[in-house]
Amino acid sequence: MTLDSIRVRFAPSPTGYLHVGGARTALFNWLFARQSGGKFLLRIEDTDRERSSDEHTQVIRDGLTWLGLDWDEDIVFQGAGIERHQGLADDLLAQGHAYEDDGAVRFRMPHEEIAWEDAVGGHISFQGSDIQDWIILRSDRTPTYNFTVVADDADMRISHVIRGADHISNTPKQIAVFRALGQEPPVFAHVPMIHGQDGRKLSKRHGATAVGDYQNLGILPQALRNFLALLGWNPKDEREVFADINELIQAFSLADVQRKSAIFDLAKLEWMNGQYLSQTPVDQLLPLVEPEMKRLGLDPASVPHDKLIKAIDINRERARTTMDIAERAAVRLDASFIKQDDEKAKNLIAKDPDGFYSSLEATHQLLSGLNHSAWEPGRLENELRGLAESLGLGPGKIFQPIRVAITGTTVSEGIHILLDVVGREESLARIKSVLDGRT
RNA sequence: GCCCCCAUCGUCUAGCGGUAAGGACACCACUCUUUCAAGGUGGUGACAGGGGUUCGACUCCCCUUGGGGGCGCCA
Repeated sequence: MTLDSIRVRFAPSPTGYLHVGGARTALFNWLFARQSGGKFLLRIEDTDRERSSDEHTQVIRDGLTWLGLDWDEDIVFQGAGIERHQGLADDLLAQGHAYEDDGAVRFRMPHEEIAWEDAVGGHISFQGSDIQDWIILRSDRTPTYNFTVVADDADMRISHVIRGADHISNTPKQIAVFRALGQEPPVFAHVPMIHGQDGRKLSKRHGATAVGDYQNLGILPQALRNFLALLGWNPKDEREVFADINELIQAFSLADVQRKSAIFDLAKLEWMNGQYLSQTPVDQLLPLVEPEMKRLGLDPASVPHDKLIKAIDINRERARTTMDIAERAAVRLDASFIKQDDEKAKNLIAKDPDGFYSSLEATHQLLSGLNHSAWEPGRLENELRGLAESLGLGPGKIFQPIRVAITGTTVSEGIHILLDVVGREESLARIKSVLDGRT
């Protein structure tokens, strides 16, 4: 087979969302095609009219596009081939490969061994006699899935069928049809399934299972793509983060795809997303964070642009999702986004209320004495250090109350940076408000 | 019930007859620091069980157990 005759396809049914398992299957197909210089085709399995719709198809296209998986040639809609499918079924009927049964057309399974060399799973073998004759044309003349798949894969000259392992037991049926049709079956590659934390097939009850869910969570497409590639495949060296997609394309190999199903680990995805986040410059992050801020209820256009940029940049390295960044930025830009229920913050106060408030009081006095020109990170740091020293306190005793007063949490960037980002008036107002609110 | 696939740390994995069983996430400790996070360093942690084959098995074979998938006029 010449390289340019390599043709693979991703064939989802348009059920309303793009499952991450499907997305990974698409990714493996795409990587294989791009690496070999072959074609990656998209076919929509829309034969089940009641469950299909144009919007559902659009969701799949959007998901693939978001992930950067571009397809070649026109999208094939399976439903469009119904007459050809019927004709093929009639041929099989005429040749004795199928027979009529209650008005439907049933395929006659040959009673012989049906085996293939799976590009992932190795040698796999079934006995045809273990598989019942099955319907290829319903009594209303509509073709069934396992039959249309073969007809379309043959028609599209698919060379490699890369799909989920849940199709393994369909494969002997499909091989038998290829043979009855006088066609050479393609190479099959069955990639393992993705499971949820409970070890079961990843489904809606596991929470986020659609590509769009992760998009909403604030995951970057490059990160999801990288994570998915590593679920069931590895490059045989210690590489984990592939900053350049071409590196991934070159490294990919079907032979190195795992045969064991994998459990989807959200923590690792978030870690990987954090890796990408800290590598992404602010100007590229801005268009992703802005919509998240709007969803939180803060209009990014209502705050000074340089302040917005600073608030995002400061939190880029610490955050794991763009949602994280949006939340942290919002807190720095608008006091109404400060959360009042942070356990660690409440504990800090409760542990030593007098120390907390007196330190904050001293801080307020000091800071309100600084004018605008003095309000810059270096100066702030010096002043606050000096204060701690003169009070005979560890610096943490001074800084942590400020952090809590300004962000509502015990976690943030360096305190002088934080004060600078939030600004003089706002910082003082937040500290004052905490002092006034003492109960 | 029948058929098929699978089995290394909690999770993702490397290993392809002789290794102190390696890496990553998570976790813990230490460090850095101004707190937290991030970063850095280190640590806890695995070959499901039983038979073979072999001088020698995580690696090969068989059985058991466990897990998954499939057995529709669904896709």
